[in-house]
Amino acid sequence: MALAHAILSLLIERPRSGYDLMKQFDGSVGFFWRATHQQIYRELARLEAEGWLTAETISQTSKPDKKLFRVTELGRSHLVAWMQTPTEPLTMKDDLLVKLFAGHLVETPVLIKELERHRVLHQHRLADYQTIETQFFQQPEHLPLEYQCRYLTLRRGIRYELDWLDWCDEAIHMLGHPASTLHTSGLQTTTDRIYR
Amino acid sequence: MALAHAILSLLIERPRSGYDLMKQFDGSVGFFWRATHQQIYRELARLEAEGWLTAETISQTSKPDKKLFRVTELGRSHLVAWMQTPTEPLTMKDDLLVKLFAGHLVETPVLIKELERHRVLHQHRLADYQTIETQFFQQPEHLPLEYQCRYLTLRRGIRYELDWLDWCDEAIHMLGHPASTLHTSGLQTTTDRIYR
DNA sequence: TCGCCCATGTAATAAGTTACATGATTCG
DNA sequence: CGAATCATGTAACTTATTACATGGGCGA
Repeated sequence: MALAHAILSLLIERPRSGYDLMKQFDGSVGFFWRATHQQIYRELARLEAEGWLTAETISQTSKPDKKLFRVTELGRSHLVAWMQTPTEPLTMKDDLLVKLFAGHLVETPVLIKELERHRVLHQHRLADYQTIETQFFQQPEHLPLEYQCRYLTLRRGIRYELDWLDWCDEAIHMLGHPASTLHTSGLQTTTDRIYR
Repeated sequence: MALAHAILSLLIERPRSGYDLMKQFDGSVGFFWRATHQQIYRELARLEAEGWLTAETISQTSKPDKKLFRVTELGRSHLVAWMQTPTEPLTMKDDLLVKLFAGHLVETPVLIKELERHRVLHQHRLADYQTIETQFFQQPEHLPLEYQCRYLTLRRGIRYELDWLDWCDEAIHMLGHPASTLHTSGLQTTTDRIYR
């Protein structure tokens, strides 16, 4: 239940409403965790019921009421305990690679077009992250630990997008320059079955 | 339902049993899709019921019987149709980055130890993928399209692991060399609230 | 006035995880 | 003799997605 922990780590920073959390997941922490508002409200209700959070209703003029959530001592200790136990890297799932895997079933331009579309998406995300980097983290070595940690998560996002961009270029280039038919025979049998 | 499509693309290559599929997801295609055997058997039953697959029971001596699955024309056309529609990049989720985000709540060595553990995991995966690369793909430009596509998925895996390794090094280095307290004041207020 | 922002939820379905369950063969 | 491989599944539970639902304020 790592969504719970992602929520806790945002709420420990500052009390927020479900709506605030939603925007965070959709924005600045979106490169390492995502959640829809439905998930968030359900999880908040659960965490409150378990006593990991407390809620306070705030009346607002010219805006709907909102519920501000705070992490309790119990919630905090659960988060810290989780942080001290090892966890495994995520099992990744990527539609685009599934499509490529069976890529010979469609026309090559279809693949290239989709690769280019993804390239643009990654480019936009990268630009967003780099804006944050230059705005808030000019001298990351001189920041206190708390912000160095934040910076490192941002760095992960930046690297991730850069890496996708490079790979998209590599793929578009390879598919755009059809194979010469020189050496197709010998290798065909060696890769005839899938490698293990 | 992209698990269905991942299964279809493996079965189009060659008829396989649920057990075969399980090994593939656990091995060579594991860097872009994963599934447990329970998921696979359930999905196979569903796809068979929908007429996207046909099953043939194979009796074996000194081994349990197995069911070989083949993709039907209907299944193939569904896969191709899916491949021609755009899909979005995965919404990533990473425990390690959640831990880092709230990293100031635990002792720095706890973070470094976990980073080093992940570093080793990524290093092993990278080694596996690179073995495949040198064994099967010495001259990828000269392969027919089908194997170029496979190669590109492998390249994605290699890049991904390399990128993680580099980032782990960056993070371990930063956390291992505590901040000098020179410029902590001014920046603290600018990053006081989370960036958007 | 049309659509977006704020703000919260329920309900149904799909997908993924964990636990339980069996049983022969083969290799060290 | 014990562990791993081959081979298949069911059941219960947790997570995630999609659709449905409401309603005022505010700016173009």
